[in-house]
Amino acid sequence: MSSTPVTLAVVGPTCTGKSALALALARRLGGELVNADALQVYRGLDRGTAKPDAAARAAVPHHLLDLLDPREPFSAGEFARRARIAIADITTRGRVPIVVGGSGLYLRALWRGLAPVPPVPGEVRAELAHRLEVEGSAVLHDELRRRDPELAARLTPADRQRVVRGLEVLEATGRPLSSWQRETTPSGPLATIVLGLTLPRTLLYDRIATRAYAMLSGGWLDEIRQLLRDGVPESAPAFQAIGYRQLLRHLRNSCTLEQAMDDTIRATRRYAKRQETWFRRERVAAWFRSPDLERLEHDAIEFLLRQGIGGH
RNA sequence: GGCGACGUAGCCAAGUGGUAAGGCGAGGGUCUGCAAAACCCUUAUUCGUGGGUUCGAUUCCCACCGUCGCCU
Repeated sequence: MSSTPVTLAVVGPTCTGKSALALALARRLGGELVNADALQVYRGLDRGTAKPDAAARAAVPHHLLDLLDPREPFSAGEFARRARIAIADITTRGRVPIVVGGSGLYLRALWRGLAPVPPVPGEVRAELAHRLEVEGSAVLHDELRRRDPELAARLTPADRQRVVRGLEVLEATGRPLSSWQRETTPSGPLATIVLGLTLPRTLLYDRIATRAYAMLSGGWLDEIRQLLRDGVPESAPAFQAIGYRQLLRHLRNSCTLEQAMDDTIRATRRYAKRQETWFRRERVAAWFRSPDLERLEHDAIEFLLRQGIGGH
């Protein structure tokens, strides 16, 4: 075994087999998994998020799953905070932390840190949400151009989410976000070996479609009905998850099931493509592309041995 | 066989005698606390084919091919 504690990470687009590989590696190396998926942190969202099942969770400890009620908001910063704690804890116990997930910003927040902006009060956010609605993002962008020209220059007026965030920070802290960003410090030199998973685009798209229907026959709709019955409003943060949004429309009778599934599959493909773009520039130690778990595991282990990890 | 309509990008589709909207899909990219989010860019040297008229045709005319509909 290597003497310095390492952290592993398995990243890549959705539906490439990250969870399965991470589980296999954890068993092999005495590791524990740390979820880095923005939606798997929600309780009750299982089917559609491809959350590891009971068997997997019994076999290996999984951290950062089922943290929140679907109504609660979550964020990259909150994720990074919790992930750091989980990783430290796992390392302390002499085990190997394996971060698994495809939420790029979360991973970046964990590794490179975020601007140390204090939390923006709810009233400020509500105020700006309202202004966005009545004034439109172009007007807000104009204001941002005056108050934080550096940030405004990087954003399109149409990019309401970021324009609003820029103004929120200004309102809440009196300082431009671009200025806060200069104070970003990496969250500590955790030696992380990042394994990237990917698949040929056409194969990936096939798998996405197949999985979507498997989720459906696995009781996806019932799960959503249950959430609604539990009082989760359609506007809940968790319900912006791909598939949930579309299926909710169907349950509301706004479209056929087939239409909802088509939309879901298309949205997932787009998501996978965006992830591909994101991870392409993330410093990944090695890429593995195989639809076969055995093969992935074999290749990954071999690679890690060459890195001096997990050898005997 | 006759009559009529239509034939524009991978798909749907608008259009004008002066040199091709838009949507979908696809591809590429951006990303500092909603990220499974929010955005940006690209995607027909060419309008079924061949002629003709015209300074100029995708647009008008003729023929042919194809599709659809109606009739026989």
